[in-house]
Amino acid sequence: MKLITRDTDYAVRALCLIAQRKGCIVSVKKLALALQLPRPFLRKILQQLNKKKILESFKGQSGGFILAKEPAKIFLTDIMRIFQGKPSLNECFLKKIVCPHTGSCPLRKKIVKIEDYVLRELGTVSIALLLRS
Amino acid sequence: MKLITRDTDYAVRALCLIAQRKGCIVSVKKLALALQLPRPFLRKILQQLNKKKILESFKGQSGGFILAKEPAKIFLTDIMRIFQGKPSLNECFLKKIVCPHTGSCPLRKKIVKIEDYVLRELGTVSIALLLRS
DNA sequence: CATAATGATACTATAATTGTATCATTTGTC
DNA sequence: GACAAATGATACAATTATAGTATCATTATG
Ligand code: FES
Ligand code: FES
Repeated sequence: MKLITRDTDYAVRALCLIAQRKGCIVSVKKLALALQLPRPFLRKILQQLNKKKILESFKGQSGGFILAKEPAKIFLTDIMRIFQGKPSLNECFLKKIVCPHTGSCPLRKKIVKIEDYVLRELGTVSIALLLRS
Repeated sequence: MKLITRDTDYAVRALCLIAQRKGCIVSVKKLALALQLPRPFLRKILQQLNKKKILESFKGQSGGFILAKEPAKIFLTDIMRIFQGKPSLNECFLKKIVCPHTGSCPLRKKIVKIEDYVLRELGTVSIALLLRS
């Protein structure tokens, strides 16, 4: 029952560091060193964040990444969506045979309710919030 | 972000069927047939449920399983715990380097809060409840 | 032009999940 | 008592997801 994968984890940690160097371009090399993470893996992650417009990238010598948004506008759910797909907890697991009443099922309602709650709560956690801790 | 694995899924579905045959001993063969699930896999699952005292088993010809508890006392969280370990969402993923303040961190508080909520909600879903749907 | 960075992408390794196979043991039936 | 049909226990195999590596092309800096 893992809510957050390592992709997301690394991404958040990197984003925090980048946010701390306000405006400075930070290279994967420095980040991997500072966070003690595998460099090629981290690189792949940052590239994905770039594609999704969370980071902005600069090529060439002394290139690297900066945030593409304010830290207060980057939320945990954004990152999770990128690396873990859409955060649906589960489809109804009785749908196949036993249960045909998708509309009125208490389990389904519970799952939906739980999902909403989790997303709402995680949606309040931003990079800026994490930095203030 | 999968909350429920297939183990749990199959287990719940089997438990629902067994519950419907109140008191009757049901064999894996019949269950696998009725639910259209792989028989050896389902068997392993039921054996685990037996070990955990959720099912009672009977050997020999015309053997099989019955519930060891009332359907109203078998909860989703019980099943999840068996197949998915203790349902902890995640440890603090900044703990290694950036963040040493495990006590006062908003992320940590959120995660704990979310975890509590999920468990509380799932803890209200019993086999009996599912049957009434 | 050399160097040091990212972009894109293919590949590999490891771990978790999902499922199978087998042999021993128990019990009802002929 | 022999046989069939069930579970107990356990080892093994296959599949999928996660985690991580490698490589080559491209771009910018000095
Ligand atoms: S169990 Fe099927 S809709 Fe709920
Ligand atoms: S980020 Fe570390 S305790 Fe919260």
